[in-house]
Amino acid sequence: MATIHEVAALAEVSVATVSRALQQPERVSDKTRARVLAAVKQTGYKPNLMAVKFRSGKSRNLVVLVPTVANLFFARVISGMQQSAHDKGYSLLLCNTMANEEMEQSYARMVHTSQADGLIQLRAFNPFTGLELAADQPLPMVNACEVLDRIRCPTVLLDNKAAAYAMTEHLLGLGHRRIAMIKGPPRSPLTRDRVAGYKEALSEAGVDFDESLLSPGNFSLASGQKAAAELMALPQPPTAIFCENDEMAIGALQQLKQLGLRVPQDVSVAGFDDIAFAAYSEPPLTTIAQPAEEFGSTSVSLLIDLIEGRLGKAPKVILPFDLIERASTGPAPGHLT
Amino acid sequence: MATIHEVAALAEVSVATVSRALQQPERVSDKTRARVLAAVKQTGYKPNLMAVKFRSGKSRNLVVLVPTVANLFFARVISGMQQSAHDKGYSLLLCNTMANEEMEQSYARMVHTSQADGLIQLRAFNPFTGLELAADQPLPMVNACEVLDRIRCPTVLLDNKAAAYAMTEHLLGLGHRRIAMIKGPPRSPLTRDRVAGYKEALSEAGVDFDESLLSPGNFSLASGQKAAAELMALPQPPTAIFCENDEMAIGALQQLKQLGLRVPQDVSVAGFDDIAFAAYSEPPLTTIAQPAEEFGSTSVSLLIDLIEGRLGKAPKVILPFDLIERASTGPAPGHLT
DNA sequence: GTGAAAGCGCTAACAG
DNA sequence: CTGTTAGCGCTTTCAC
Repeated sequence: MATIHEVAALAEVSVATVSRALQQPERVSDKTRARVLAAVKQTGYKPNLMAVKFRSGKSRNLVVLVPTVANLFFARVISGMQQSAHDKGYSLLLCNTMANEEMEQSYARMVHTSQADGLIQLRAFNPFTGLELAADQPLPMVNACEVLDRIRCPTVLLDNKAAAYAMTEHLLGLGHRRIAMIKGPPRSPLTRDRVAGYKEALSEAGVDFDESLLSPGNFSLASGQKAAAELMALPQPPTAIFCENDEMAIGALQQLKQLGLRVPQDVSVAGFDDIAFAAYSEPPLTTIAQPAEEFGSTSVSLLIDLIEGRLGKAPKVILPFDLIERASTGPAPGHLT
Repeated sequence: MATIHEVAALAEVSVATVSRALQQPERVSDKTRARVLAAVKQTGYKPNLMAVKFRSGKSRNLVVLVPTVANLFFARVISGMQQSAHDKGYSLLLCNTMANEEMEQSYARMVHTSQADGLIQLRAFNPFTGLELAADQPLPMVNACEVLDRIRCPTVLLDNKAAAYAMTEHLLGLGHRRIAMIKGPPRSPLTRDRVAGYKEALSEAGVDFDESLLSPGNFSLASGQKAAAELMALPQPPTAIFCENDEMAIGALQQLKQLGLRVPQDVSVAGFDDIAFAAYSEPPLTTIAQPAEEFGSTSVSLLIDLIEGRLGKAPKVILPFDLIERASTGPAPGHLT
């Protein structure tokens, strides 16, 4: 691999001139520049960006901590990140954490060892926990999608409470009174906010909240199926099931089919995220659409602004949602519309 | 950020000793090591890995070119890569290429600018095309999943021909004679191999090949739906549809439902990949399971072996498939089993 | 407009 | 066992 020295030797100039000819062409005479460029071409010189990064102290790498890439919502988020990062000259170091804290911490360490300039965390956990550091200065981190509550770092999130409120209201409007919710993991702020929106809508409609209609899930198809089975085995089963993501809703749909129940005639089902499969389930799923790619691009933008010192105090960006009505929700049994 | 010099000063030793105490502890006296470690702790010293990488000439980064992360099969492949790379001390630089050649070339350049040691390409395109280089020496690249034909680099693939043959045979065994295939993009070696397996099975069963039963798709849900509509509009529609991935199969299922056709009583449908949704479609999908994570881990292993010079001539690893029978395929109409 | 030289943080000879 | 020194490839003063 040719170095700048070989180019300099061939062009009969100093290495400084080669560097300048490449970085600030206007600061070099036309003639010299031409000679340098010719030498670059002849030697096939490619600057060693590792050396550049080392010297500049900027890696232009961003670590991305994603709970699981095998989730279509996150996949879209990553897609948005990648696009935005590439446009801005940054690369993404991807870590599929499987919600493993050690793994997250291991990757967070890359920021402290100068391998990355910052980090985006898509989960409600501070990966810098335990890595003793200057607690005074802001961490080069952006939290998105599923966010930590009390951390002073830029955040990109949905108004989950409002979204859950909207969906619950939609179901109430169809005459449903026993509305179950298949939740995400306990202690997740995301779940907490959505449950809050659900309860608020219920309460405003004068419907009593029933703890037994709150079923735990883990965002997988299987967990949705299992939760649906348990809900329908209740003495007073729900007439509508609101799931915290589309995967669980699709799992629930299959369970209902197995139980011989029709959707939406017997039970309505709603999801969250609007993944591609939501429009292709049987029946197509009513869900909350999230601007997934925008989550990605916004968090990358914020992180780069933060790194490059263009950010004042940690902003909190709220992205819009959209309730998509499809065929999986309908009037409650016996309800006249 | 503390440097090795500050640690050396505090411990009252040379920087070389600090480096040794950290890298080869046995080559330093217990007493000195203890002093160094104490100084490391006190200063909060973290080695600048950018400097290390620069000096060693090894980035320990691998570029991954994936056509789209928003595809559950690829997501699983990436997951396998990540795990394997992390275990071996490498990081993944992810690029969601959207099959954009310029994007792929732009990332491939990272290998030549010392930002990455090698590259894994999941598509049948050589990203080093056009980047003039020492054509004699092997490229630090591994090709997996959808692979290039005549390139002398390590390859990980499925025996696509055999898999398609197996599925076609399965359908033939159920009495189907008009078996359609929803393909991937034209000119894809992957599609070519699968079509070959399909044709061979047909031919061995004495069934004439009908060009009109070969419908083009692009691996998306929508393309499967569209292709199914076209196939069923044929003068002699198929009684079975074999799709090149599960997404297209699920799209086809929806179209058949809309046409009022029952699966599998009227039409059988088969997929490929065995993504999580395949078991949750209505009806659950018969498909070919691929060891996706293994594709990822194997390609990372091969690439690292190649980079570290442990690989002889470019191996070709064939991974096994498994035909999963579910409810979407059944006896051809009028066929006695 | 160009060159000489210093230095980013680290490791690896080579001495001692 | 430890210190001195050189240098990885590049950019950036500071002179000229």
